[in-house]
Amino acid sequence: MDSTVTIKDVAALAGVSVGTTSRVLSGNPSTSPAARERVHAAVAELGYRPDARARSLRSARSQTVGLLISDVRNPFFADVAHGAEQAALRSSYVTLLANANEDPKQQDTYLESFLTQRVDGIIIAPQGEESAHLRTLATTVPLVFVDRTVDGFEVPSVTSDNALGIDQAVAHLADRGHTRIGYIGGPRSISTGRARHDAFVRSVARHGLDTDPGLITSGDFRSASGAVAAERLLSGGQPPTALLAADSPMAVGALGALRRRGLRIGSDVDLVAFDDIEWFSELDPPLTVVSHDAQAMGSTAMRLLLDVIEGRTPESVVLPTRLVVRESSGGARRQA
Amino acid sequence: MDSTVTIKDVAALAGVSVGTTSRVLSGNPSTSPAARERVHAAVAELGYRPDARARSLRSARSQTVGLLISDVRNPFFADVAHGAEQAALRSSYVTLLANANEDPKQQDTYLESFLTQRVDGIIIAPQGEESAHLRTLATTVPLVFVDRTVDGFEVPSVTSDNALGIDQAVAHLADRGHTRIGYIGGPRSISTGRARHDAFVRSVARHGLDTDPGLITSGDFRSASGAVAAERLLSGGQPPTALLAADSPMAVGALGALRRRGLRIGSDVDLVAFDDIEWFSELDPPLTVVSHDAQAMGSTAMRLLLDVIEGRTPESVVLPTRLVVRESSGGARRQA
DNA sequence: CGTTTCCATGGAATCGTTTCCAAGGCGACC
DNA sequence: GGTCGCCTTGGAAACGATTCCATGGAAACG
Repeated sequence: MDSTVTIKDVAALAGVSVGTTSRVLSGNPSTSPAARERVHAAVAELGYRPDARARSLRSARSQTVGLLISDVRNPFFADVAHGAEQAALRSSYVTLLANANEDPKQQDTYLESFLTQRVDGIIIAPQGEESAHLRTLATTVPLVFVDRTVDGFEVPSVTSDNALGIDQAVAHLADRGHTRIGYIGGPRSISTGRARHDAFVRSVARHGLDTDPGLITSGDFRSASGAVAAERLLSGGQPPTALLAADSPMAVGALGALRRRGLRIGSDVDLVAFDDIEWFSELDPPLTVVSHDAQAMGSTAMRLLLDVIEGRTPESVVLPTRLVVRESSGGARRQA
Repeated sequence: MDSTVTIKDVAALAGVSVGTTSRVLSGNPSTSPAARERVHAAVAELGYRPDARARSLRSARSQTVGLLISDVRNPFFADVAHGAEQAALRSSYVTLLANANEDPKQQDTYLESFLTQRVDGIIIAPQGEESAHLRTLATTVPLVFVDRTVDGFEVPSVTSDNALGIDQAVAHLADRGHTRIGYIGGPRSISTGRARHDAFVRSVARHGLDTDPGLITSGDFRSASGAVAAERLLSGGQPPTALLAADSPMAVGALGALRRRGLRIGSDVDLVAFDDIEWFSELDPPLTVVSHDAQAMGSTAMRLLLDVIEGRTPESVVLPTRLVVRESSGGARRQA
């Protein structure tokens, strides 16, 4: 019932034309105080709510942005989404949140849907390598990458300083006397997977640690793959004395694998994760992490996107990382 | 560039009228094979994408539903959202996800925004008590409650069997010989907070356990409040030997509090949580939980909503819970 | 007092679709 | 062979807003 009230009904009740009503509602200065008053009274009485579809159809602005993330259930991306959404709200934009579910096909489905909804812009944490779809997208609508990038795109992005973060973790483990660090990386098809891997290789060499390629494994950024990778690293002839996981779900997987082997974390084996998650400090032992501010990443991405929408050409942003040492690499080491 | 292609351009290129083009695209059977072929060719050549706003403006169907949850960063709700979204996708609806952030004011902001977007329906995990806003909402647009309900609303809902779940947990702890169980509940302003509290009181009495009101505390469904509540329970003169938390973030908070007190979980004190979270089994010790299927809750809610949208009047659904015993209440108890 | 300027207003066009209506063409049936 | 009916089509109205354009009246200026 309520929702069938249109601007015509408001105009009729207020005794003015539709044009005048629209001007009053959009804050156009060419309106008399009398008209303003009567229109506002009519709006209140009828419970009128403008139709965003009609409005944006005519005005070519939908006040809507799309946010496409890899996996809502990954706490890191949930935080990113939260930050982006709050920033959008402050600029009175509505966020359409879509969940690619780490599946390039769903990613395309949602991008398609964003486009038919005529969003004013899109923030995306891209899946996999460059797709033709993404390519046409970039020329069609304002676009910003968040957390991940795709090579060859002139698109503003917000990322973490992966090289710094990995180096902080490696330096810390080297300080604790480790020479053989096992690395659990992400897929090479994702930019963060590549960046962190390359940083690890460089950092290990720089600190003069063991560069044995057998110390490097990779998973798919999900929990189960972390367990498999940890298992493989530890069952080698000369197992590492510390593990560095490239994201938090894989770190959790590795944690389980270590425990199942009966190893004590923080003394038998050190464990460090990239990504901080609220409850990591409640684990037993609390996990040492490379922390980066997911929420800030989201809000920054939204700021860049709004800049692009308004015609500016913002610079990409690289956010700093910070090492937070906890007990998983903070206790006394038990020497073999 | 791409996005300025309209149905007129397609019609012109295909050499047919706009009406015919529209009929072909919407699968109207009154079209000749020749017309179909030419229209589809033109669509492909121009990269045409229909404008969802114009379409829904005319057809009064937006193929869009709103999903308003309490907190995206709570893994339980992230799973609910995931389930709902996937179900919507299967019926080719788009989900607008909004995050009330456990704040009734933001809830209203988003509801307002859903309404101006003319969504076809809304799924909501309501905050706080009945608001006038919610009341008018229910008469305006198809509505479904998920996880939580509000008294006095004739609205279909999907909830967990809170009474069953709490009873499973209490029975399990009673079996293990506990007589004093500390309860960490949620706010009374939220239906799940009330239902679980009442179930706890009844269940404790039924099993002949200690009904000391000092054993009952409550938080706000967030982590920090769980720690505070656990602290208070344990610092009493006659502390409980087991703790039951009404949701997972509070359980995590309680876990931290127990550990800071130097208590061993599963032997000194048992801990059980309502809500299962993937990584609960990776904690040390793995947490005993009352498990309910958040994803099913989301997809069921979406099914109910689509039913309502299509004019049916579906029954509310109560999903079963299941006790999963792990080491936090599975080992040998250390008798005081 | 006449003319110009400005402000508020109403009416109409417009955005990109869907859908209704009228009509043309063609086969089929009597 | 004529009429009926079906199938397909084009044209136009409609959805609910914004915005352009023209107009009327009041204020200001000479």
